[in-house]
Amino acid sequence: MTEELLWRRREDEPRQGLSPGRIVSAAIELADAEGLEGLSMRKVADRLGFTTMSLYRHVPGRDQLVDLMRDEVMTEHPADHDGERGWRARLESVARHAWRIRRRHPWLAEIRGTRRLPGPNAVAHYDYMLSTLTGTALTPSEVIAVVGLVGRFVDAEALLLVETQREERRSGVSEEEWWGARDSLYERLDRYPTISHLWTSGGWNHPEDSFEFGLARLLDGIEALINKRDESRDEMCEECGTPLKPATSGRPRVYCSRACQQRAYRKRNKAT
Amino acid sequence: MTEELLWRRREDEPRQGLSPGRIVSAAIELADAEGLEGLSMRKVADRLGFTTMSLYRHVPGRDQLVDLMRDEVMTEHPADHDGERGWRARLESVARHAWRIRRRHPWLAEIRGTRRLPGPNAVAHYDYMLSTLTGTALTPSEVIAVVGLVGRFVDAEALLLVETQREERRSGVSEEEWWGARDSLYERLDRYPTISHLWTSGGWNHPEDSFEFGLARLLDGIEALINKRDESRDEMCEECGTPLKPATSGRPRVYCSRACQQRAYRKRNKAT
DNA sequence: CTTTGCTGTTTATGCCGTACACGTAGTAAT
DNA sequence: ATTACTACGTGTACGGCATAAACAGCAAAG
Repeated sequence: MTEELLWRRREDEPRQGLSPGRIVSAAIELADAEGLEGLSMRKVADRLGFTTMSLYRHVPGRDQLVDLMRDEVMTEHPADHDGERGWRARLESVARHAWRIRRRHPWLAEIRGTRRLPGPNAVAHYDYMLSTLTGTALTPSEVIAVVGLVGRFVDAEALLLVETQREERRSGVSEEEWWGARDSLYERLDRYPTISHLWTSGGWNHPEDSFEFGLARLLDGIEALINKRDESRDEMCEECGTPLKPATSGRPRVYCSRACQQRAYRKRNKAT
Repeated sequence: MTEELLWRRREDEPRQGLSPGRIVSAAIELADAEGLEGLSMRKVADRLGFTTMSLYRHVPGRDQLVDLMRDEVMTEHPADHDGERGWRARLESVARHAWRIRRRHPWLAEIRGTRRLPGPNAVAHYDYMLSTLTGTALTPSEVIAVVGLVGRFVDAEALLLVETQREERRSGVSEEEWWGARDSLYERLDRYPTISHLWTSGGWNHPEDSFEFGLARLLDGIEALINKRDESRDEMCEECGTPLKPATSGRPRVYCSRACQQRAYRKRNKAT
């Protein structure tokens, strides 16, 4: 039932009264301001001037409303295929795009559960992220793993950010002030040698930008894998994947044996 | 008030009746079984055979109970300083240790908020993680950033795991079955070229182990940074940090100028 | 004119955390 | 022995949450 809502066109907005679109918009505004925890059916209904239960005529329930919100917010597409500047630039650019969306709508990172069904825009984003790694020597499952890793990284950083911000706003006390006021911790600091050493050498004075730092490390790590795959790319048999003794001279070998060459030939013919 | 509870010794367990220790134990059992969402003061009290409100005589509230639970679970210390096998082996080993704890107590990764005050064991863990990177050429703020990054990575992976497991247990349907039954998605797959390409090439048949894959990439990325720092280590002035022309012969220079050498000398004397 | 379907409302159920007032027992001070 | 004080457990109550079920108004269709 939510599936239809997710995939259907948005033309049919009635002139007045409630509609899925209006409910989703109000809910997004609310979640932007108060977070996903602060999003309740009552508040959404109040904001629209209707009773709580009226929402259920248009949206199956709270969870599905969140699904709709997520897809709505993903409308902004990533910058169209930034040329061919290489996988690293492309992957970095989609990661930054995801980061930008999450800064505008912090509750995105708060959505929990692995079985929420994605809407067209969410799938498009996923597809685009995967596409940044085509052309690299990564295996399909590695491409998927990389994209999952980067996605979870962005969510984790967004979660960290939204929580510090929310707590600062709610209490009016900045993060540094709050931790500075936890005297009891500092009194016992001598029991923790590394922390106190880093403390005295000013490690907390100018902290790294958490997102930038993590993204750089992550991309470096992915690059290391891709380089490794690239090196051994021509040393693998294209058919069975086993290592391959390179030809000592002339045209480099592609198959490890006559048998594999033949298997590949048959497969090529079957495909057409 | 919770601070005292967190840091005080655990000797004073009364023979009968309630106590913080018993409440925390019951709460941990409950959260292990039902997750952090399923943890409620009522259920903890029922499990112990008391009324809900009786808990509040020993524990300030739900949030603080969770703080106590976290520290209790962190009692298991990481394997004592596994020799000196290099930072990479040490960091990997603490990451795996954190991962092991989170597999036993998945709700650890569900704890939200940046201002929860850590107990002695949590601080000890943090200190130990930081200590794995001493001796590397990383700056203090980089050490802190690396540890934060790895910590958030472990939490993100644990969160993913606990959610899939919980949803499988609750519905009795495995993750693959569930996604397999979302036909409507597969019908529209042709709109998404990369996904369908990866699908047909079997990228989802044998997925990578998410934790292992991510940890390897992360460590590679960190290694890249450390190598870079190592290279330029001797090319920095120890006092002011600016690049340093290496001596053409003989003992390598440490300071960029006579002024910096003198500043460092005075600082050394003041310290003692 | 009645039936049907869409929309919004009302009422009620069962969770949750926790504030507050109360009882009851043990202990120390008068 | 009486008093006062403290620690501990209980019962009731409030406001918040999601949502099930019955109901009311209105339009188009039969």
